[in-house]
Amino acid sequence: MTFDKTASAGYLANHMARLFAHGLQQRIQPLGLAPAQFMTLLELWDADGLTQKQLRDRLDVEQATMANTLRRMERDGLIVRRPHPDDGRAQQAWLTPAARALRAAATDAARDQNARALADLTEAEAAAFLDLMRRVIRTLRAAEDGEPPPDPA
Amino acid sequence: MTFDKTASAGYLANHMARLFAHGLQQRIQPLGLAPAQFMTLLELWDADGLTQKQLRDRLDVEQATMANTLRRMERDGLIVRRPHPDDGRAQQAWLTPAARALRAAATDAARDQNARALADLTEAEAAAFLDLMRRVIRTLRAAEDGEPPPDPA
DNA sequence: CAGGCTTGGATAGCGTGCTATATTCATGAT
DNA sequence: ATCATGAATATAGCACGCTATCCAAGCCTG
Repeated sequence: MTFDKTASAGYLANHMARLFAHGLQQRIQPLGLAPAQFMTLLELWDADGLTQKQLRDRLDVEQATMANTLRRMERDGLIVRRPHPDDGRAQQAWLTPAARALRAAATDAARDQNARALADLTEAEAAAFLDLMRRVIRTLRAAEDGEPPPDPA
Repeated sequence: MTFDKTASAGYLANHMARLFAHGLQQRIQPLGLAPAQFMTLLELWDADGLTQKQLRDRLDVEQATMANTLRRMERDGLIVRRPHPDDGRAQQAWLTPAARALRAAATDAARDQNARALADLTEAEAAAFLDLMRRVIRTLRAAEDGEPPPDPA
């Protein structure tokens, strides 16, 4: 019945992610960016003109979340959305020059944040850490589309 | 300038935490609990009658976040708040019988979620993973109260 | 004791995640 | 051609994190 939160992977993951997000937010706020906008820009910097569907597949967020993030990015002048030439339902998101100009500064900020977070780990530990996170993510994703959570009866 | 998100600790931490939270939410929703409420209950199950300040120190969230979570918990009949006997500014949060009754089912759900997430890791890997997360958290917390984020000039 | 600083808490406002629902367009079968 | 189904997006409503502000109570110092 006792439950030690410092031995709970989920608790630690939540706490760690909050600290990462806070650090990143502090660094990219001067650029006029928010964390989810940065995450989305990472995709668009590599492949401009993606649809909402393509973005949410790449970022693994729900459709409504992606729609809201894109709306804020359009509001903030980071993207424009134009109708998809071949599909009247879809839109493509195109970067504005302002958004393209932020790439170097924003990725530097993120790299810096990552470096600080892992500063106390050796190279081998950091590599192992990334690998463990990727494996846990894969496991959790598989559990989501596979088995629905078991009835706790 | 290129930035591989699958090699970014912050990106992976965010993704992993979302998957953990989603899994937990699915499991405790039938109990009428939300993740932050569960996290708060973990403290109160151990030490009933804590103040908002004590809770936020233990959980490392901002004061406003804790205030809102407690308001929802009171609304949902999980706690009652009564004035602190020695300090007219403070209140103590006391568990209702309903909240006490949820302890076993909720901690089982969380343990189950953790077990699934780590199912593909060996015992040694899981232990190392928890340890790495604790170390990264410690580093990030130190960076927060220590140096403000450097000017990206 | 008065005035000012500190501390506990509440509230407003926003970003980001979610679920659930509605809308619109595409497509395939009759 | 029509009609049903499915796919892409939008919207409402909520939880939970944050910052910034405000209020009230404690406390300390002159």
